[in-house]
Amino acid sequence: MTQLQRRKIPDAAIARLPVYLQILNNLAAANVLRFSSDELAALAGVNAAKVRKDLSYLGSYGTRGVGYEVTYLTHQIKRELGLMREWNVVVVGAGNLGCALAKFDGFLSRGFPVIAIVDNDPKKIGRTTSSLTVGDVKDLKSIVRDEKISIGVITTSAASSQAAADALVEAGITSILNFAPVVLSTPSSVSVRSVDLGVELQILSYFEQMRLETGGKSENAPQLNSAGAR
Amino acid sequence: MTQLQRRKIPDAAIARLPVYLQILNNLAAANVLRFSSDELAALAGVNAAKVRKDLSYLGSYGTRGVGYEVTYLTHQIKRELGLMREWNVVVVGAGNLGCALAKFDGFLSRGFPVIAIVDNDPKKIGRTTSSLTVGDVKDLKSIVRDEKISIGVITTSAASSQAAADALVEAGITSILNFAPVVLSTPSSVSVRSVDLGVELQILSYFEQMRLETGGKSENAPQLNSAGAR
DNA sequence: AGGGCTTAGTGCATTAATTCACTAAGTCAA
DNA sequence: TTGACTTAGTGAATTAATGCACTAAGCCCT
Repeated sequence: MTQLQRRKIPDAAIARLPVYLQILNNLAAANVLRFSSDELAALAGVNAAKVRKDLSYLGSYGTRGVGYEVTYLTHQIKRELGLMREWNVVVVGAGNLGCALAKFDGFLSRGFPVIAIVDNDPKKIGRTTSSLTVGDVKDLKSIVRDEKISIGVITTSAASSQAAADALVEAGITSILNFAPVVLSTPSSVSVRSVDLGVELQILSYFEQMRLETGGKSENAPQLNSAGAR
Repeated sequence: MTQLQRRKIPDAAIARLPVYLQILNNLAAANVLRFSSDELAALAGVNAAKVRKDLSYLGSYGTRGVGYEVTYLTHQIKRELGLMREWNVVVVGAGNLGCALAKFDGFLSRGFPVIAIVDNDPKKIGRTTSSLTVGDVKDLKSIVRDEKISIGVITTSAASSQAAADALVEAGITSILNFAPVVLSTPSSVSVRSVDLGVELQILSYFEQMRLETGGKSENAPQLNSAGAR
């Protein structure tokens, strides 16, 4: 393999790496030094061969007969995912969800500090929520530039979400996490991941319905989301 | 095909049906009566053949040369997903995210009213948030029974999430939406979907990193999450 | 030093998902 | 009524993902 080019990791594997990483953090906290693919597989709820294959995309970082080192592999996964640094985040939409996410510990603790929050509603602009003052979406461009923001999170209403996306793109953002139940249209150079909480419940509804109809005999497919961004 | 048995719809297709449904709602709101697979494909950002195949799993509800009827197909998708009725929801964990979700319009409007919210922290129990009083997680069983709750949403800390899941299962819940960054262990008869917001950002981070390394030349795979629940 | 044991890495078969490209079935205009 | 046109439905090819089962390496005990 030519050295320079980055390995092409399958989307499905990319989506699992953060899960492995989370588990490695827990192992480290429990002072575990080493683990085998079997152990990680059990903790992640997947097949051991899949763990080995996923990790092999990073390189050959295990030791046969022994396993993988927690700290070393943690480092490698973080490197691959681009987590050796922090990525600043701006939240667009200062409603319930937006404010909750701005305070949300799970962003900061994983290296994604929410640096700014903006809205287009004059009634919300200027309010303060957890040490952040709601800015004007019109100022997005300068905020993104001045605060070196890399990722935009859209928590507006469905109706405003496309405008929010347009504003983010215009401001130079190339990674968007969208919570509005809308398929955004953006240039192909921008990565978009959409989390539609309604969709999640509707999928559960399908299986619940199934269970009622079949009297609970239905088997459950494994839950796995693929990576990839549009 | 024997009539009684429910069609087996691929996970990937199940995950797309709610997206189509959302778009159909928008079309209906715009007084559109009919649409072709090409049109829906464009709106959903997918391939037209995929749309036709996905819809064909529901039955043969289109008309060749014409397309599909918005209201009729809406009905069929809702029937298939089990959305002809409401499913009551309980939120476990009355922190920022839990309270925001309890108020969140996107749940109620899609047929998933949040009927109760519980916590294990005495300081939070008894507080009121948007017409709901925080209950005690110890009372989960009776709450689930009395309020006919079908779905549990976990918004606790990572540390408490497994206990929350156990409590939900113990209370008879068979569908769980988990926001804690933990791989829950539950009986196989329970459907679990996990939404880890940190993971979503970490996936974006990967592509952002990639873009930096390759000078923006990287192509983007389409974002698609499969259904399925564990 | 050697043999048995453990476990990573991987080629290959299998399964799932996607997409192509064709066929069937309808509309509409003349 | 016929022929041109549109579009759903689907068999089959392709691509992606998974998981088995084997091989290669390293450790440890005697």
